[in-house]
Amino acid sequence: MVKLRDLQYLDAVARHQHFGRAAEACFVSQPTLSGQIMKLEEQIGLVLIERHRKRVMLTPAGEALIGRARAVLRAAEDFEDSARALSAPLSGDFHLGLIPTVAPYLLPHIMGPLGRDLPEVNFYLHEDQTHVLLQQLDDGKLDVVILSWLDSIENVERYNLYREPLVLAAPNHTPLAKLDCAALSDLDGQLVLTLEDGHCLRDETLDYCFSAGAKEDQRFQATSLETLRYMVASGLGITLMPQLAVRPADEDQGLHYVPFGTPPPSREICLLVRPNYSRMEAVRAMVASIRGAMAGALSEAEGV
Amino acid sequence: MVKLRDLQYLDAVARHQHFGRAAEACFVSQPTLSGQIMKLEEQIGLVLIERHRKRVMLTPAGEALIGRARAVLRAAEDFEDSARALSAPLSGDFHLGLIPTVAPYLLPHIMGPLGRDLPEVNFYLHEDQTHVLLQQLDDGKLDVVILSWLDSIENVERYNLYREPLVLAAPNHTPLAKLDCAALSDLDGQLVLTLEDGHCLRDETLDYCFSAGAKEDQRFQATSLETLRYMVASGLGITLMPQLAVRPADEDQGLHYVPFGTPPPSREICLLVRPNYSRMEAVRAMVASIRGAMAGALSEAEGV
DNA sequence: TATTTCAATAGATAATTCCTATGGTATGCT
DNA sequence: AGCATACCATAGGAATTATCTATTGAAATA
Repeated sequence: MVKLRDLQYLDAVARHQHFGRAAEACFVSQPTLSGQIMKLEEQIGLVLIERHRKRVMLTPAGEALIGRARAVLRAAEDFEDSARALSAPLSGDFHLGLIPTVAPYLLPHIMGPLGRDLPEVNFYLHEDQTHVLLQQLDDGKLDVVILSWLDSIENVERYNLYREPLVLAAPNHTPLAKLDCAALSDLDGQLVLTLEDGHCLRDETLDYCFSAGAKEDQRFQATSLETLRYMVASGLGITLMPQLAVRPADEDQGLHYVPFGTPPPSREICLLVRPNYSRMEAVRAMVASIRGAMAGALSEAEGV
Repeated sequence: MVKLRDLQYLDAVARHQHFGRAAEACFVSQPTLSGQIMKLEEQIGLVLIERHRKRVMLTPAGEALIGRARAVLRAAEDFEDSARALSAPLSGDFHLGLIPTVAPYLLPHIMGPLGRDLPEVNFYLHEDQTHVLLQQLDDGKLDVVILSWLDSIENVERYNLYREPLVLAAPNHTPLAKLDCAALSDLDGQLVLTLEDGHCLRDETLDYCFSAGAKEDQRFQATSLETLRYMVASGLGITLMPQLAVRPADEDQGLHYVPFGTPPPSREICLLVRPNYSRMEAVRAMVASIRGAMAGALSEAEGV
């Protein structure tokens, strides 16, 4: 039977397209890796790697097998993760992915409680857009993802963390900024500024505003909520802000936030893991910790 | 990282609940297996096996991990199968499962062509009921399953082989046996004999006959189509026979077969494999071979 | 108490993996 | 051309690991 070691070597060569660097990545010498790869090729009776001077690459047979080789490695890691989770459920490394419109506003609230409730866990934070995070979750590069729920997401286990209202952000001098409480009809005819394509908040914002008869200003698209704030403050148009991103201090910068009447537009922020993920005990602890932290944080924010 | 060898040993111990027999099954000595298991336990920091005098069994941690260990082994086998399939697509061992109401009537038609079209393949034949076959397919014990399609089956790749009409089987002396061509209405009030519970043909037969107003004779249930034939021949009632099981010679035994008018009741015999099964080239060759064989066989049978 | 059963231990052997040093062959530069 | 470079393959020996046989030890059984 093939050895896991061999499959790791194969994976490394496929990844680096270079025997020397692959060997380095595996912490073995180049001849060792070369030899084992050759032995593997001999064992299964197939040449897996095309050796060229300038770079090595997989043969068609290699391409056909690399996915299955990685599946074996994934399964083995899964076994080891499970074992670790059993012997020390609330410890180890966690790679946590968050979308850009959540990360900077949520993390300050939860990193403290998470560090307190799961002191033996090391959190590695990754920020990217929804589709990238979901891919990485599926690939096993991420353990946990926090994002705004979309009905199109499938094949994940979902834990709702909190429902976050969206708030109207308008330039100070406009009539909208004078409202105590905004309604859908107030948006009719307004020019909406949003994030660039790929952000789920963009879609959520446009969905709501279009339904009110607002139009998008397609000349400007922000790359982050922070730049979007400046664009609104400079009087170019309005936008919707997630509750947690509301900063009362922006008032001085020419930006006013107006909550919507009930029911406000909102998004469901949730935590996702792969089905059958091996470290559910730690995940449940994370969910509990975050929910606890956010129960306080959101009601405070609403009070402002 | 854990070694596949260790996981094989663990699997063997879990399976045999006995170190000595597990070692034998792995073709190693008992101390070797004991030692490796202990090393594995030490490596992952968990006791996996409860050593009792009378029998050994898994600890809760072992129970939690054995499934993932087997998943790793399955993935590794999958890799090796794929490799074999690439180097010699149409060779190797195939474990083929068939339901009892198909196997004895289909195999005579297809074993010849299969042996001719895939001369390098060794076929191992397994006969069992649908739910057992599907479980074994999923477990990797079977490579290919041939059965009568049910809409409730999922998570498989399906290839229709042929649609097999069901034929009315009635005792010679009854008025039904005089018909050239049966209709649904002819079954009204008849007493139907069927196979015992668990056979899909039982459900298909009862579905059709009940819709015609027939009733089941629950006093007798046959364990095979052959015993069912005798029960009908002895005049206890009628039944539906798959076309391929029809034997004109039974006429002498007091059994008459009457085809139904169009559209006749029928079942779809299909071949199933796991999604992403590694040896699809051989499977496609099998499907082509069987379809070729059955195209002839069924039209002949209908002519009778 | 004697016997049986079965996993663990000890010590030796075999197999394997790995390392360093070196070789061979394209590629690229002058 | 000719030299230098990059890089994978080969060789031979060292270290690690898996495995074996023989034996021990501890519980269950008679």
